[in-house]
Amino acid sequence: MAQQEAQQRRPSIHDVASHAGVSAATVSKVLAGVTTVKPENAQRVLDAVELLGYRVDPLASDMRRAKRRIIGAIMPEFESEFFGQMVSELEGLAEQRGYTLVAASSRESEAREKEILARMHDWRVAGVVLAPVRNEHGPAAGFMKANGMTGVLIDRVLADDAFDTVSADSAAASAEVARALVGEGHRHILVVGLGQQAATVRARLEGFRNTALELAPDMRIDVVLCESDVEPLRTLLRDYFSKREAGNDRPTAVYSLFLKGTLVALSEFRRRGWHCPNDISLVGFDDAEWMQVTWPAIAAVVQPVREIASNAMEVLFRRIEGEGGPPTARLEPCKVLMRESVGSPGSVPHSGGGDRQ
Amino acid sequence: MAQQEAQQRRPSIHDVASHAGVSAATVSKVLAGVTTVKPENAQRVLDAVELLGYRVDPLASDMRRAKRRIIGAIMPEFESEFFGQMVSELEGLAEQRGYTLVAASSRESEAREKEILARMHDWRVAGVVLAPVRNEHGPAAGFMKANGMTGVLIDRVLADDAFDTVSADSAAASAEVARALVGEGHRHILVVGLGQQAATVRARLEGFRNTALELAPDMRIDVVLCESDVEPLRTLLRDYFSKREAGNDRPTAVYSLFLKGTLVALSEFRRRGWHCPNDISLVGFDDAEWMQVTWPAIAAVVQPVREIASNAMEVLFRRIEGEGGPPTARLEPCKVLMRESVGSPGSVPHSGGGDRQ
DNA sequence: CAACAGCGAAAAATCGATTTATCGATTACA
DNA sequence: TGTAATCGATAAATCGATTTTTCGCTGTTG
Repeated sequence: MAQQEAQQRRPSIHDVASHAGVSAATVSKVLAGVTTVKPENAQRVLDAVELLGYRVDPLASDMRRAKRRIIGAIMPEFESEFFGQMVSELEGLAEQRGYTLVAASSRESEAREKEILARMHDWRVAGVVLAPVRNEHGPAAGFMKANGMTGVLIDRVLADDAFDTVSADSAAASAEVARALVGEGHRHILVVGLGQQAATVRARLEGFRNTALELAPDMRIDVVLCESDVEPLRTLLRDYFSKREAGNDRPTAVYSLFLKGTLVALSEFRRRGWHCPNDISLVGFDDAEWMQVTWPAIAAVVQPVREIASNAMEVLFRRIEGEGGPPTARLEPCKVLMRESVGSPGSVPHSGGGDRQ
Repeated sequence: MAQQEAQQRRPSIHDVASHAGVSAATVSKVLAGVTTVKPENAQRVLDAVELLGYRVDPLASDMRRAKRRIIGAIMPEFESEFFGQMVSELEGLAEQRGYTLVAASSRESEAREKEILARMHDWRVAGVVLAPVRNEHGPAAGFMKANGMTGVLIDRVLADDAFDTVSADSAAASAEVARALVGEGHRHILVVGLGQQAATVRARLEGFRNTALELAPDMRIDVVLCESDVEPLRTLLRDYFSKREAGNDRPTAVYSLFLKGTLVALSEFRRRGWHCPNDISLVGFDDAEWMQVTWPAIAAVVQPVREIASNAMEVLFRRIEGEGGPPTARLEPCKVLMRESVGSPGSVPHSGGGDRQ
């Protein structure tokens, strides 16, 4: 008996108008803060709004404008801490500006990425924050350009000739990792990467290689790149270590260029009974909460999620408001956390190849 | 010079109509699949749609209906694998039905939860999937009821008198954990929980306690509940173990009722130099990818994310379509993965209290 | 042959706001 | 005093669809 109000229609601007004894246009103006309204009428409108519990319908409100107050966000996935935090940040920033964020996951598929983008275009979103599956030259960016959409690219990009980009400074972070590993005395390092994500991962690899070879010309760098998914990488790594172990020339450290690679490497170490950092050192690009809790804590490159998100939104809204000029390419500095998984090679004798299982 | 088409307005239904030489109403009918249109005209409409690349504006399309084809999703956070997967699943399911999912994070705040809900009400969403911060009796659910909103509650709920609920069967899973630990010979177990999330966590605790005591009446169960956040828990755990260690009566196993508790427990073990399962066994509620990669792999209760998501959407859409009847309360079975962090107590002598740091 | 039923499509109303054009009343100025 | 400018507010157009109503035409029937 207490829900008599539950089913009834929500009040519209006309209901407020008639309650206040003015026209709908006047109500709209009061709510928009236009000052050419007689104070007395303004007060009556405000009272009616209060009385009826009126709230503007954002959908109807957005009808008339070409760009609606909606921001689209497209991420390759939602399951990881990185993109989870990213969406969370973006949502907050959009909300602060009175915008609604619609987030969708491309599930690492470029085809889906484009479909989602088309749907966001249908919604006439004011702008899009796109974390491309591969890099800035994907079909989605082309679609955005062809349709005159406003957007900013983040994460797996370096620079684009049509859109602003914001990403972590992968090269600089990798250089710092190189300095640290060289400093510990490592001269044979395996780098694990995912080939598909071209731009960024290449920067991570080159940043590492350049600095490592500069500091230690005798450095030996092996690279295991996995083109497509993670599962093949597991096999690649297994084979890689099996071969080296026989020849007794396996690396003393592993630098993984992406989170799942770190997991796979760790898993392979465990299978072989190797412990960090005694048997091998490990550094991973991308931090995760669990890394400081494992035995040992895993050293990691921390991406500045908050900075990337806020700069992306900043530049996006400037474009939405019509700012011109050539596209910008921001690189945000990462932090490198050298945890216990990194030590000097051979500081403790290898625990011996603990076979499989 | 290739972007001449970029800036021009998108075609509306009237553009299609004039191109096809029919009225807008006819276009609408053809697109809606109404059969009372002359085949010839239908074809001309379809041709015009193709030619102009016309796509329905979902915002304008939704204007007329009371319930818009939008589903709201409110999660306590986006950063964890669980809620990340959940959002991903929900988004896919909504899309399948031609709905758009708008997701927002309440950031573990009931006040924010209600604000978001009010904003979703402003959007006239057709339905809401709400994972409440605390439980089904929060202010958000009250708001939904008072405003006649359609919704389904998930995760931290057991049953509600106004809304359908879908959640993991915490009690059954805890019972299974109890059986396993008792089976391994544990007779002194610490349960770590978060008090605030009343309903579910209580079910997890009771499910565990009942079964454990039933199977082993001499079982000793300690409980460390943390009311608010995670950080205090760290201190509580430290004090707990310090006290027991002195008296030499510390538990042989820990069962954490939520993910962050597992992390904190693990971290505390590490601080003390304890290893699982030799020094202490560990099982956590909620699985994570990293748990099968650590040394040792952490035993965990896996929540059926996919099932919860699809059942939640299923029941939500039934309500949206007007189905009546009393609210339902579904419990989806969990899977318990007993990994290496669980063993028999005292199977290997304790490695001695490795002090702090 | 007038009245009627049926069909297909156009015209008009609607959703809930914003924005532009219009209007009446008052004030200012020549 | 007559015309113009100003002010505040209302009516009407608009956004892009859907849905209801109306309408014209054809064919049937009494």
